Amino acid sequence: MANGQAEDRPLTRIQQKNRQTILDAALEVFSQNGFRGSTLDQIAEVAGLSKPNLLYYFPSKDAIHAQLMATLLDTWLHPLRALDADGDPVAEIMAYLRRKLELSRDFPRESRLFANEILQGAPRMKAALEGELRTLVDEKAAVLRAWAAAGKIADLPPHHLIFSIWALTQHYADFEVQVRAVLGEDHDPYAEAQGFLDTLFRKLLAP
Amino acid sequence: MANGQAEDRPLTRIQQKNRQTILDAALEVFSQNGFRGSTLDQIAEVAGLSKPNLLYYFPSKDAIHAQLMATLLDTWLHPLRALDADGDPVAEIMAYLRRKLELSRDFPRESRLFANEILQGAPRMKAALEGELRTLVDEKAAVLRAWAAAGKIADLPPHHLIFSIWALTQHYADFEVQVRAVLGEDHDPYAEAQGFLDTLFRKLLAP
DNA sequence: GTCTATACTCTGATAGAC
DNA sequence: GTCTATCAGAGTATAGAC
Repeated sequence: MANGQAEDRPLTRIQQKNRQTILDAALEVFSQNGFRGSTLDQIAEVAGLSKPNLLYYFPSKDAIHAQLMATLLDTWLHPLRALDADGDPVAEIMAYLRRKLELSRDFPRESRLFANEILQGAPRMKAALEGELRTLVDEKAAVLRAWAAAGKIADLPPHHLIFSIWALTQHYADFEVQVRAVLGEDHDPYAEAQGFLDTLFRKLLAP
Repeated sequence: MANGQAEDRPLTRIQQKNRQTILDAALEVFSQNGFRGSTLDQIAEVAGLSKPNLLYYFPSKDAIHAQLMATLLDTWLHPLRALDADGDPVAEIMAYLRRKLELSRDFPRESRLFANEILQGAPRMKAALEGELRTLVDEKAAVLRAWAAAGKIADLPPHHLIFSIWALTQHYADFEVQVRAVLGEDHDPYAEAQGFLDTLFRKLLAP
């Protein structure tokens, strides 16, 4: 083994800090250029480290990206996991919508990293999409279906209802350049989106 | 000048056919990997031509991409241009929605090429977004605002209403891998989306 | 018009001094 | 732990034979 982190010894504080710096720089670069379009030189420059030093902390470009992917899916699914079958139907869905929009606003780079991966055919995440993601969505879709059957919300195809929340919230992060180009300077896209999407889903969900 | 197409002489039929073959292959490759992530080797292989032969028809990788971008924006804006201020408000918006969804279904590669460009910060299209696109959207937003003022449709922020149509329809092309992973084999995403989005916008637009 | 060969640059990764 | 130097391979583009 050429370096410390490949062994089981715990990382020193400086190692942890540098690994975090690298991952943050990699998030910046990968989220804008995709995996193939990004270079170690770019990541090294953003991180303020030399290229060989990057490869002291991670064995390869692939390993850096894999580490980002591993934490990404969890971050991404967390808001949906929190949807509570025992809560008030409309309130639960509206809360999920709000959490997703906040995720777009506060973590746009993560959103774009995810979008890049999916756009490119999800080569490093397909298994997780067909496994973990699908299982979770099916589970929550069943909850939505039960709420509709009980007359608590409108009767809509639950999977597409979930897709619509994803599409509408992630759009503001992934297409941010376009949104800002169209709206100009004097707008607060996320504040406006919150009001608009609130109205949209209240109308949509009304039985 | 090293080759014919840089001069003003009209292209021969074989030249036009080869240029089209190359552009189609480039669309396939660029839409999946982005500009930096794509290579001339990949495009040449998909096109069934040698790499130097590619560069006989186009002066550079950049030129191929630029040609695709030039036609893309027009294709992309066409459905919105067709929104008629003198037509029936709800019918016009629903027709626009349908045209956009058909565009996603029939031209998913174009949708992903566009998404890649925007995700990467629109380095080759920013001017067009702030110019041509913004002008068109502002014009149609005024139409929507007038319809709302006349009580023909619900009073909603027109720009965000347009964004929602973009987000919801393009999602099915750009995130197709995820949609299929979640839905599994026994679904027709676009057929279902058409019904769902139809319901969604009828509810939303009702005054 | 199309191909082979090749020039030159960029990129991921390693060696080895300090 | 971090750096300079460097290698091997991939990538864009060109030269020149046919």
